Amino acid sequence: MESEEARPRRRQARGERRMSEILDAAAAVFAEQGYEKTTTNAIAAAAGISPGSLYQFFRSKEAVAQALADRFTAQMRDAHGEAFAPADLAARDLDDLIDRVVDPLVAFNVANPGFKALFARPDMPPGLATAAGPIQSALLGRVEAILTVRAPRLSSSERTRSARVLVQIFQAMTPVVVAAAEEEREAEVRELKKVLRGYLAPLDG
Amino acid sequence: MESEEARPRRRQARGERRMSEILDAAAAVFAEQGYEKTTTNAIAAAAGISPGSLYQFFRSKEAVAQALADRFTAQMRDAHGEAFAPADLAARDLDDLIDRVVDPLVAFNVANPGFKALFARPDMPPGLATAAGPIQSALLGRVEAILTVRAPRLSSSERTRSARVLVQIFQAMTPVVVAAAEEEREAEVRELKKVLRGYLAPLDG
Amino acid sequence: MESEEARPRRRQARGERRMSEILDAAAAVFAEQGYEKTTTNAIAAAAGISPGSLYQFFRSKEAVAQALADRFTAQMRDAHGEAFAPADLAARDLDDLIDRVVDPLVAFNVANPGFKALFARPDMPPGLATAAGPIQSALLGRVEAILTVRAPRLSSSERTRSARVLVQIFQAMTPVVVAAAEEEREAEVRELKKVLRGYLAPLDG
Amino acid sequence: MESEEARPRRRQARGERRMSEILDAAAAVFAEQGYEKTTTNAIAAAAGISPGSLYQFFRSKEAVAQALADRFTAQMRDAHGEAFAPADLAARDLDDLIDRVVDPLVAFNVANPGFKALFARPDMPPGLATAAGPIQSALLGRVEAILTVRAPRLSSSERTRSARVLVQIFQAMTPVVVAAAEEEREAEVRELKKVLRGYLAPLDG
DNA sequence: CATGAATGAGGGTTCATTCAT
DNA sequence: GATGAATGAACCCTCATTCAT
Repeated sequence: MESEEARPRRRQARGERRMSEILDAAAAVFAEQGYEKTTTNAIAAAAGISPGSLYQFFRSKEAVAQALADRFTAQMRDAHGEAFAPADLAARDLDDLIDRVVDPLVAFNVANPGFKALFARPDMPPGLATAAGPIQSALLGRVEAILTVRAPRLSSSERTRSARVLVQIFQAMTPVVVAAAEEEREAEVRELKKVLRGYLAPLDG
Repeated sequence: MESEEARPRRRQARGERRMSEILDAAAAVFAEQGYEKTTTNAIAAAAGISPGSLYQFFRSKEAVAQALADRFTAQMRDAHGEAFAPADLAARDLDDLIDRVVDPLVAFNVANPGFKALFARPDMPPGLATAAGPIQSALLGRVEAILTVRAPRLSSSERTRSARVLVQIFQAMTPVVVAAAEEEREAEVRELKKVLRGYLAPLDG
Repeated sequence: MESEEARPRRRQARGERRMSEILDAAAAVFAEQGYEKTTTNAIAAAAGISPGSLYQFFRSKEAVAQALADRFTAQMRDAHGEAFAPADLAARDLDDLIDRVVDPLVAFNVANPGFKALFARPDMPPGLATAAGPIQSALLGRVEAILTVRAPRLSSSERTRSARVLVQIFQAMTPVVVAAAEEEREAEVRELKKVLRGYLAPLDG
Repeated sequence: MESEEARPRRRQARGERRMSEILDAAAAVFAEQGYEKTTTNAIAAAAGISPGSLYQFFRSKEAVAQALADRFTAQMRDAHGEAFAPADLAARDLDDLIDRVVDPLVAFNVANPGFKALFARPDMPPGLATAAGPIQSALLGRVEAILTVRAPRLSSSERTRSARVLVQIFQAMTPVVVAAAEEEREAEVRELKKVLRGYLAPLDG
């Protein structure tokens, strides 16, 4: 009786594990080669499966990238969903606030080097640029929320622009942080935070 | 009699013009499609020549990109070689200094949208990352020179790192400036300068 | 005790039912897609089984088509085996004779649209042309038998040829009859019979 | 001076010859293997060119078949465009009329065995069924024109149906004629004409 | 030198068939 | 027996590069 439920579930579980393995492989290959140069055969080989098997899980190369994007999005949301508790926003010291926002994001990017490697690339199919959208807009929204509290004098459009600038800085400097040797990383993060603080300080208060 | 000397010269001249035309076409196509998706046939077609002719001027697709990179480097040097006249460095007001460095660079990037479009792409063959090297290191060197005068307290390694951070900020924000609508561009440049000043001010003096 | 005999038999019976279901599904898919475009997965799906199970009953895709052909042959034999009772041949009016031959064949084809759909296709593997052979030669034999009685003046080779022509006409026009809307079908059958009569009449008697 | 015109023309000429060679090869391979089983590599090999070259002339496999269809259409039109001179229709003896219509069509089909082989196949992409359309409808139109004169008592819809039946008979029997050994062919054609006459005679007059 | 047809390796994808569960 | 994931050869097509004209 339980087997009737368990069997499909085990199958599904195995399938999901395989999908996850494929995405791991894809993340690595995409990160190393870029979207265009990555071949589906290379992904399959990296995942230890045959070319045909890849297509039992993903409709196309683009679908692999899409799924990878979705997984990154979900993982990132999980990683620091509560970091922006609104209560804290007003009271905290600026440096502390920056730490609270930046540190988990940096940690995520360090843990997932494929992330930037995939989305920083403008050679992606147009559909996938959109895939990165949710990630960005979530981040943008949070930064805007912070600015609303910390820099109330900004007009709405100034706030939007400033948020965009902050996110841009972060995204520009992240690859360097990720690529840095273990012992250099903290220093790089410090610089990133300096830049952010330098831009934020005049607006704060 | 003179023709024996003039002909080769004219040929060379015509050849150089052709090469330049090809690079113009290549810049446009690379900018629009990215390195990998750009086909040599597309470049040839955009240049109004046959695929075969392209290979009379360039050994390979990569060589076209390489030459384009070299031309950008040269153009950029020409564009603002004297901007950093060392005499000025100490005396000038920080904002003024930033203007003097940033404005020509922005102007160049706006005038050559293919530039960033080409080098911002991590899908380039490894050899070409190096191609962008000269440009970067020239810029880095100048920024370091500025820091040497304006932030004499920095250690050598701090100076190097700070210069890198400044260049990174600039490169990250340039695409947005270039892509911005005409009437938005100045506002974007202002933000860029704010970021640079925010990071530089604490070091200055 | 009886189970030791009954089980295998039930198994066999179930197996035959499964095979029949698979052939039903195959007939439908072949009819709709043609032999080449039909995938074994599609047949399996249409039969409500897994791809692997299909191969427990049939050695290959071609074997499925082969078995389908065999079943069609048998079904057709069953359908009108007695239609050509030799006693009738001489006495009957020509129109009546044609009705007796054509009507059951048309009925069979209407009831089994996959039949023509499968064998009318020259994209079948060469081995399968032979599969249709028994059907054809049975039909040919009967038509020849009719001609032997009704057109005794024909030489043996003329008789063979004429029989072939008649079968050919029938096979050419059947798809149209099958494809015709319900209310048009009778009119199409009338035309078919006109053609057959027009060819037969001069030979008759 | 003339070279400026001649060069492109010679190029075009060579290109057209190549296209024609490819279509010849395609006709042979399609005829032997059917549309689906025919590989573009096989066509290229049969034409003595590389796979890539095929695609310099045709966008896709389907485009090859399309072009082949178009060429057949044109050739057939050329082959017997004047056969139906309306003046003759009323006066001629029925056998003579049939000869005039059938003979050139048979000759064309014998000369182009790929023709039927390609269009008789229902495994063609839907778009190409249409490609055969012009051929069929031209033929249908002509037969209808004949019937209008020779069988004036038929209603419009009867005329259409009869024309269709006649064309169907012709198309069904042509493959046999084409496939027949040289010395058997005339006998096969005779049978074909007998069938047509047997159907037409009752309508005629 | 210019041309553009020719090349052919390789890419994404499909599908008949097999095999571990 | 049944399942469905796994396989891998083969397909259609692309494109950087070469070569005859």
